[in-house]
Amino acid sequence: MWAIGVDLAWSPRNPTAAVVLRWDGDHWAMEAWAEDLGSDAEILEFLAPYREDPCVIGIDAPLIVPNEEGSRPCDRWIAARFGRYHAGGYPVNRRWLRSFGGLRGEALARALTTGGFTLQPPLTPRAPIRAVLEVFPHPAAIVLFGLRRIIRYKRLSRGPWVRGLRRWHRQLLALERFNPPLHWPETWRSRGRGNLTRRSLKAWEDRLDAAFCAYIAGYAWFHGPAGYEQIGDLEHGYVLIPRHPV
DNA sequence: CCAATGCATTGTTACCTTGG
DNA sequence: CCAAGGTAACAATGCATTGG
Repeated sequence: MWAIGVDLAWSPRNPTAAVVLRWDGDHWAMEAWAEDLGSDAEILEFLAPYREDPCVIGIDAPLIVPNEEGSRPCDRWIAARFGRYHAGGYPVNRRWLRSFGGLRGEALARALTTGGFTLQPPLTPRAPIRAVLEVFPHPAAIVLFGLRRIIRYKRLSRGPWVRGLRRWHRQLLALERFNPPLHWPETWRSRGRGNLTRRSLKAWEDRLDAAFCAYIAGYAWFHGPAGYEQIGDLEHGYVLIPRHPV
């Protein structure tokens, strides 16, 4: 079983990151990653070795956007529930997304469903499914880590950015002790030091986000419906948020 | 109580600084 | 001097908080 996370850029001109986790019987292990994917074709090529196998893919991008303008119900619900943690999302609609050159999430999801994937979140724990899910890291972090407020680590000025990323990194390392555990490779454990250019900070951020998306997808697969909450539906758009199984 | 502000999201654009 | 890299401001929408 594979669990894959994709931190999808809105435009193919900006880099997309992806992380592949392998199920090793009692934990997830890092199999592969990329942080500079461009076009949809490039992303699908990176996924090619895995997407014929049982596989759950978590994508940080709107996959189902039926509304031409305004916002999706699930985005409003997310904002209502997680707004006080500052984890409200950015409301999306087709017109707005199109202005950036296309509905990428939808296109990617369609390519995958054409290849046999479903958008339906896992109904049974640890069943060998092939599913692609919309995930949203910030609310997921609030729930999984019990935060009172999101960790800000995106697009800040340099100092706060580095601090935020280090904190986010340290937080994610704790997944090692979660159920199921995520085993980090040694190269992922070292905290950013030395020549942290804007480019390398962005790459680090994208990598961490993709890894978290992969874990969220793998978490939903492992626990089944007890381990996630589906906000919204397949018709109007939904977001999958993990929850602690009771 | 209502209006204004702030914050969440990403990409583009204009402008500034730095390096070679 | 030009290229490249960095930064600030803007765009659209909704919720939470704050001020009057």
